[in-house]
Amino acid sequence: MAQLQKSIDKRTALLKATLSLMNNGGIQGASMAKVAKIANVSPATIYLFFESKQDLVNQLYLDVKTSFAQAAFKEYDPSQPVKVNFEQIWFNMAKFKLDQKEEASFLSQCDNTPMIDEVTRQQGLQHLTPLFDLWAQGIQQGIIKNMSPYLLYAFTIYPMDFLMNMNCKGLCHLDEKLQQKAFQAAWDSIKVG
Amino acid sequence: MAQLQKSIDKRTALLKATLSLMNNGGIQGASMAKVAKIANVSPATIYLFFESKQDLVNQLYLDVKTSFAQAAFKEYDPSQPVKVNFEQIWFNMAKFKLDQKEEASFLSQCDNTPMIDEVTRQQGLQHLTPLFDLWAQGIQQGIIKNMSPYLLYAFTIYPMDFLMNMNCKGLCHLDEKLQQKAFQAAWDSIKVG
DNA sequence: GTAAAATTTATGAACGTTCATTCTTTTTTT
DNA sequence: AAAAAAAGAATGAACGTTCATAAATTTTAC
Repeated sequence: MAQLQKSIDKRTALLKATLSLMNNGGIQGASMAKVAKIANVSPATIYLFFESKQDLVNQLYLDVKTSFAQAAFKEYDPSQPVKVNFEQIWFNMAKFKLDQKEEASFLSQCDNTPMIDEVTRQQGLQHLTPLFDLWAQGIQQGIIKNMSPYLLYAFTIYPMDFLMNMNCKGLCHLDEKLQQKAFQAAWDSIKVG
Repeated sequence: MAQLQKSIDKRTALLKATLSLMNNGGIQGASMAKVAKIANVSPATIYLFFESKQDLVNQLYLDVKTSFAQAAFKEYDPSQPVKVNFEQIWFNMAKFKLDQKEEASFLSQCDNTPMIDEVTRQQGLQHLTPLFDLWAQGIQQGIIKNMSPYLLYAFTIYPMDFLMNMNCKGLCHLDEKLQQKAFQAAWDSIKVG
């Protein structure tokens, strides 16, 4: 039992090391040797948990995406009106991206480069289906413009990645007030009327 | 004179090779050996034009960003109203991203990863100052919400990168009609009233 | 105008490193 | 003592870069 826990801890340490290294120097900055050293493990040990570097990165992507989705849909209450739910999810996502900067910036790095398998990327996307369902509901109720989820995502969620990146670089301070303005912009872009 | 042209051609071929390789496999996919082979040149020759791989990528970034800016501000007429100009610029950018897919996807890759020097990135950003000026004008006239350029960019320009990526993957067909919808969303997110 | 010399331009091979991965051995656990 | 887990050293391949030379071009000399 303690053995299992030690395994889990090692896997976690490896993922965390990869995350940190990739944020600083991209995928080329995360060599297996460095990952192993930071996780206090031999390079060979990585291969007890991951079958290749690609597999390591893919699994990290899925893990992070999963925890992002969990954060996004926290306190999500389907009985509430569409806009309330959307606002809840939007601010949940914003909070995640601000609190877990490394995770968020890793995801945005992955989503714009050909370093994740297309299959894995699709798997990650599926965690967001509740949001897509919510949008469909909003469209049906005539509250949200009749647009493809791609457009809705592009104009409400994706902009957060840019703001988060600017925030990380110290170019744009994402305080409460700015978040409110940003949400207003997001909502205005897709609301009807 | 013909010698100078040959030099320019070689430089161009090297940049083009790098662009193509990086789009397929990221920066790790663009090894100097492969770049040289595709440009029909010896690896050593690259170093007659670029002092390092980093320099090669930086110069490519600046070159592409420059031609993007040129496309963006084509037929830009400062005597026209703010919204007309903004619409012109927006569709110019959309056209560039659709016509020059490799260039566009390279830029979006660079803007989300730590592979370009921060200095170089700032240089690239400066090409967009006419747009920032236009926004300032719009805010002054009470047409555009009083927001930082970062927010305005995040909700009007940045979403295009996402749509372009989806379009490239065949997941979202960016025809005339969808472009119109997208522009409407962009404008709605920042317009006053 | 032409041939030799000088200079520029480009090369392919080779450099030392570092890479992802594997293999053999040692340590730890059962 | 047997089995499982982890280690470190070693693998060949690939990396970015350099270097001594070869090809191509320009300059010089007649």
